[in-house]
Amino acid sequence: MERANAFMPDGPGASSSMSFRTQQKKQREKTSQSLIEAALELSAAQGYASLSLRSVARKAGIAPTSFYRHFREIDELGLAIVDQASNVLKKSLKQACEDMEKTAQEILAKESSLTPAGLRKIIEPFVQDFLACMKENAPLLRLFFQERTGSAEVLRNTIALKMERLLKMLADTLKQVGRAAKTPWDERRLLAESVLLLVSQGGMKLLTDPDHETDEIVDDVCSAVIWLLHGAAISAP
Amino acid sequence: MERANAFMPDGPGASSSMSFRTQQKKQREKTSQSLIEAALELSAAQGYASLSLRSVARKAGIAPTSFYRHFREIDELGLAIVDQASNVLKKSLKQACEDMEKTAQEILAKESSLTPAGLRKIIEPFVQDFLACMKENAPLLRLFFQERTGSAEVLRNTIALKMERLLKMLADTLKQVGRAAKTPWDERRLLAESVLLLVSQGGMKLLTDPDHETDEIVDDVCSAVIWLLHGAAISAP
DNA sequence: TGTACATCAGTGAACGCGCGTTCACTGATGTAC
DNA sequence: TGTACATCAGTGAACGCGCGTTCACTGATGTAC
Repeated sequence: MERANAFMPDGPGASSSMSFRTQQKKQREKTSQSLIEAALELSAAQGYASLSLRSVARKAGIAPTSFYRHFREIDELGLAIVDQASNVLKKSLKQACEDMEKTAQEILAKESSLTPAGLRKIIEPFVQDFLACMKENAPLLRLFFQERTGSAEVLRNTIALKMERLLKMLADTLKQVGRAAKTPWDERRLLAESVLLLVSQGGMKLLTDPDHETDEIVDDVCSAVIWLLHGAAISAP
Repeated sequence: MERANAFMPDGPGASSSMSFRTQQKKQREKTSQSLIEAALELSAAQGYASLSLRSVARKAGIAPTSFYRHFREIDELGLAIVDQASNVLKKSLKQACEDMEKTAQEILAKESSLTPAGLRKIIEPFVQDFLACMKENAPLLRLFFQERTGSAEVLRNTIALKMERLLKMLADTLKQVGRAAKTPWDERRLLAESVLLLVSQGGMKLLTDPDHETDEIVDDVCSAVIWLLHGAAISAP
């Protein structure tokens, strides 16, 4: 391992176009990110709980002691990962929700209510997008959903908080889909929670089991979510 | 820590009523079980992944080297725990399934089909029994459901296998509940998987979050499961 | 009856290793005077 | 212009610790001759 020289400009002119402090800040961020990526690689293989400061630093190519320039301890790195994961999820879910609302309005303009077939037109893209997002960000989201019930309390709490925000977004969208509009808030929330549980579980199966076809999982999750939404719509008071 | 003397009879006459080999076997099993219990205590607090052979042996009151008289390595102990967990689950689920089938037949003798209210009469005891079982065997079942997607591959595979057996049982019962009888096997299986996911997630919430009321969780899980079954029954071909 | 050997759960000493953390250091740069 | 000091990401040596594993051992009992 050659000694890192963080302050050599990347190319000619780099140092002249940026103040040293700016360059230094950028380098710091770059190293932080490489620590995060190292942690993700390792936790994908051995699990978050068996991460060690030294193994992460080693994989990131810095000295163990340098770790402290970026994070106070391993769990602070964990929190940074959870943060990134929730941002990715939030962005993806927001887009999916907007799409769902648009499709729902289009269908409801033509028909008076949503048939299961109509529901499928709304739900299938949602499930596909969600699973695609999980596949694209596999280690990130695997950690997020895995540690939701993991042993590190700090992570658990933060993940619960982030999930709550996502849940609210999804619940607001479900208001517009099917007859859920009539249901009280608590019920919409529960519905959103169940939906999120089903799709995230499908995603985890996708990331963990290599012998399952993606299309198969999409179909299964779609079916289950549609059953749920349909059943809830009909049971509404 | 006093030195263990495993071969002293527990009380007067114990040695005379049992052959030495039998006594030795019993003692061996007792120590194995105390290793299991130690592992459960520790993993409830710090998670399975951070168990160590030495910490488990220490908690069980034996020398680290004695661990090898019972298990080849930590994961073999993990497998023993998974085995116990799946036995407990199987027993509880079997009873719950029988109860559900009985109730379903009683209702169907009076009415031609299952209303949501009828479904609730069937499902609520099931959910209550399942959650009660999780509460009674908290560390055991928490480990089981947690490590279902954990980082130890051996455990993951074994848990998946055990779950498959439970799933089949539940799927066979769902055949008798609602119109699921008409649905093909794959769909019944998916339904069972979703139901199990919902109740086990409810159970995990019960064991992890101390600020949730049991009744509240029972209600929520019941609602979600009923939506799902109702929706599936109606969507059946 | 004794004697030699087998079985088997449990033991303590010892090993080498990776861990988290501390410490005083480097060296490139900025800044105040 | 020089000089003294500040900032800050990264460093290597060193620490004490818990870990998994090996080894030869114990001591109660069974068994074959």
